[in-house]
Amino acid sequence: MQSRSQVPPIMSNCDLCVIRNHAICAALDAKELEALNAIGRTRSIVPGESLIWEGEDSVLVANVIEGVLKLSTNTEDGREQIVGVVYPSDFIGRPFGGTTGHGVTALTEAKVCVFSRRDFDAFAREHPALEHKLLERTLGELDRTRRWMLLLGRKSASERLASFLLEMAERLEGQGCAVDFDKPNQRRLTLPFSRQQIADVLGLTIETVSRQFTRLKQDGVIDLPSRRDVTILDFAALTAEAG
Amino acid sequence: MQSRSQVPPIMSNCDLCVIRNHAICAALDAKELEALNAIGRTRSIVPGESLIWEGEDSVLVANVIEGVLKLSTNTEDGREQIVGVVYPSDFIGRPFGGTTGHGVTALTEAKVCVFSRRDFDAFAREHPALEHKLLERTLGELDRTRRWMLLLGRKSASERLASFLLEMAERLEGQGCAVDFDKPNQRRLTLPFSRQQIADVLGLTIETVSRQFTRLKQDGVIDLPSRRDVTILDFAALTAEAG
DNA sequence: CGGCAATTTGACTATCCTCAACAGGGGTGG
DNA sequence: CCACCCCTGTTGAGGATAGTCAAATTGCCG
Repeated sequence: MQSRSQVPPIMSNCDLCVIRNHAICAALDAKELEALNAIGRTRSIVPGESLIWEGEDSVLVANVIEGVLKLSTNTEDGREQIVGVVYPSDFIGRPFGGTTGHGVTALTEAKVCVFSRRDFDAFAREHPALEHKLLERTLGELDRTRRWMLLLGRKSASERLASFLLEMAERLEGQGCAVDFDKPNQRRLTLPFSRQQIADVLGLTIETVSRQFTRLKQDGVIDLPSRRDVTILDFAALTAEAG
Repeated sequence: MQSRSQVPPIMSNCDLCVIRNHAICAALDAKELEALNAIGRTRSIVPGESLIWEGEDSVLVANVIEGVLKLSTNTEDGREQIVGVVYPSDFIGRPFGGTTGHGVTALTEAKVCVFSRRDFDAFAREHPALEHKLLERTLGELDRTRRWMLLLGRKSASERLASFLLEMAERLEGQGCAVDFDKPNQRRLTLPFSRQQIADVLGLTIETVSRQFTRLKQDGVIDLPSRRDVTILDFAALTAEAG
């Protein structure tokens, strides 16, 4: 099912990097990129492994090369809320001081390009084009986050799950997402989330999420080939459900 | 020493601006500031008046000089969620393209320094120090927004109101907020929100907000001298309630 | 003093949560 | 290779929290 892309033996060269032209690095020319590369290193993460912990001083930042990671916060008594999800070419971490307000944990196998925050800060301040890219990315992330607040504050469980599936379909475009050419209006997604994690994204319980899944399936809006897979059968209906 | 005769008497001069050293303008020297001033103008807004509408192309950006404004989105069927609140020296609007995902509406009498987005974009790209300030501000806003997601996704009504009041106490520090020297552990706030607006911030209904207010009052945690005023009597209890 | 809008209060309901039992399926060891 | 087990997810019953609808009250402003 999965196409196994050939990974170069060592990823020290940004020219070979698949996100070279999509991440903030796109702001840099070859020479600058070399300098950035000198202060960074790639790192692999397994599902469930954390890169950054909530509340710690911001010590590192990173670019996502491969995989999906969650940003999450917890209340003192253990309730969790996922406050963001990052995909390849997204930026992770809190540059320019302060503490990280949320943990960063891999949902899938992931590969990231990490930098010491201090090094990155210094580099960024010398390269306005990089800071500009970072600003654009941050503004976009803020937009997305605010849209999510409407979901958390005002939408019902069914609207939340429908919205979630639509966003997944959009975000996974060209990745785990497959279009079946026989049925062009359908789309099959492999979710990088467990049911519990979906609940933590949507501000619901796992049981409520599960019930909404089965309801959507019974209504013929989606199909559930396996635990992690969803086939969207009726996009229009799903969009209507999203509120 | 210097002849002041050439300085225009009108308020076109940023030197007189109260937020001069707090807003992103702080990144600029006198000459740059003059250039920025040339493309901006101040504008007064009355409560309820909108500066930006949800979904429109981003045509203007602004700095808040005075007052409080809300950022809000609505579902198609009219439910509202306030996704942000801005105070003096905060930045408003969506630079660098795209559409505004949320409306911007004054909660109090307000004064803002507005710029055409195109002019501002061009100016910003020529002044990396300004973009850096804007980046820091945007990162901070993203942190704050994500913290709010935990509240919307995982907290109960009483926890939400308690968290809200604590954030208000912090944000209104030195403004409408007064410390009574007889009772140093108390603090009186004049909220810039109606009950409905508080409900729209917290993702609750006006009735639920009202009930939580009266409960906190009955428990002796707060007092409600008038509709818009809150006196926090027991900070520790309120913090405990905030979860 | 009256009118009006905002807020509070009350009664009832719905949605979602909690607790609990059950099912399924993927991996492991016999 | 198959049986078993454990983890994840599903289903069910009952309860609690917050929402809805309606009425009463407050306080602000002319």
